[in-house]
Amino acid sequence: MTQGDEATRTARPPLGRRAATKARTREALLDAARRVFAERGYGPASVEEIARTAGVSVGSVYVHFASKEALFTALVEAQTSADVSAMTAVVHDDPDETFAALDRLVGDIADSREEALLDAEIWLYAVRHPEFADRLAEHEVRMARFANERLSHDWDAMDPAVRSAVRDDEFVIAAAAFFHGLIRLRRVLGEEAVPTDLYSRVLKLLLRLPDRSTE
Amino acid sequence: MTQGDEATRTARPPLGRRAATKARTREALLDAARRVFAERGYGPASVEEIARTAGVSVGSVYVHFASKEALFTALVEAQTSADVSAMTAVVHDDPDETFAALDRLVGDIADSREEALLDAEIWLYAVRHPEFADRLAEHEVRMARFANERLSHDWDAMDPAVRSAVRDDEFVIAAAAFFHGLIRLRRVLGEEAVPTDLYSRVLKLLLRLPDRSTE
DNA sequence: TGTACATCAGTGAACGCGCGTTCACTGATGTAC
DNA sequence: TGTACATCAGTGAACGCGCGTTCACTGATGTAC
Repeated sequence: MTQGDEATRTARPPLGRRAATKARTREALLDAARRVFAERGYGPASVEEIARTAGVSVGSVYVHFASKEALFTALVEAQTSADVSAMTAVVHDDPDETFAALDRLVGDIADSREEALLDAEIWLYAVRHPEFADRLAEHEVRMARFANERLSHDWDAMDPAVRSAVRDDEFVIAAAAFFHGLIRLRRVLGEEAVPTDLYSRVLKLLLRLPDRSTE
Repeated sequence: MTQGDEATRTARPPLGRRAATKARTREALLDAARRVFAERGYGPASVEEIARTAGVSVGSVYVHFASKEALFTALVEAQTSADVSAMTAVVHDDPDETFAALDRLVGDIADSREEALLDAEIWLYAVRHPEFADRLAEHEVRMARFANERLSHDWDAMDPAVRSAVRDDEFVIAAAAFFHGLIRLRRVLGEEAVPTDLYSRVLKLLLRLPDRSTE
């Protein structure tokens, strides 16, 4: 509608009204699926509720996705690429800024019901569907490798006591595990008991880096 | 049957055959519920499958539990008291033995589909049912407090660099988070990528304790 | 010990209900001339 | 630009199915005398 009808009178239309509204509906469905799958869980989530939330009819869901399961896996696809974006956005030149951004990420995910629930729902689905687990594993490995590349710069200069206890790739695993675990605990115990900056404080302590965040 | 019928002819029977078989059926149902809820998830798990797995009829489930939900919460009750037992069994006088036992616990839970899945399922249920979340929070706090009591002995003698970065109760939270996170990652990435002794190695590194486990 | 009655754990068919999926249909958009 | 036809995103009633729960019933166990 507002996408400049006049300017597109040349050649073939940039998308066509039909394709554009179709794409919009697809996004609305994925958005609704994110909310409903998170709130209800994969099994109890109903296609009818997803359609209603998206403002379309049930039949429309099946125009875009072959089945409820295909909708879920498409959502996971979208979610994992959003994870990658969030990850790359965290990295700064200044390590202190990176740590602060990581703390914020812990808080953002833990404090968003939707994100935290969907995270767990995806993990459960993967463990229950081995063919799907490989895709999640690949994603985790890709994230870990990305973090590892950022780390390797400084790893050689790291305190020998640290390097003799854990390898750099093991450190990345540990950091990822701590990340997920903190989110999990924060949702149960609350904001006061599990402060988000505990993440960077523990990592810095582990790496024997000075904590300059409170100065 | 083999519980000594002759010996119990005095006074009132120690349980009575009826009460004894009833208790046995209840246990069988909880056991079946553990398996089915873990494998399917709370929503998709069917009462019919739980009854079949336990070797009884559907109607029998409702003799013991008011509803599917009541069966689930009774299972969680049983599971959390099992957690407490596992926790207390981990503690040894020798810290190295305690660390080794913790590593084994990480491996046991992560490598048992049932335990790992049920763990996540309980967390999800708690986040989705706030009135239930309080009970899980209490349980986590109790576990943390127990760990904290064990730790406080040595905390005063801890490296000042450690004590200035995290309080003892925060350390317990971090250790618990790392525990849950490692289990989660190990199920996705596999045994080789996430060795169980990474848990104790990181904790020792964090506490600046010497690693004597490989000597 | 033996008999008559009471209790109650366990049964399974039946119920009402909500689910995922299908499909004949509609009408706005796209295309050909 | 205008008209006739084709396409296809979106609709919603209808389907078959499996679910949680109920309830009249059974028979072994418990109790009273």
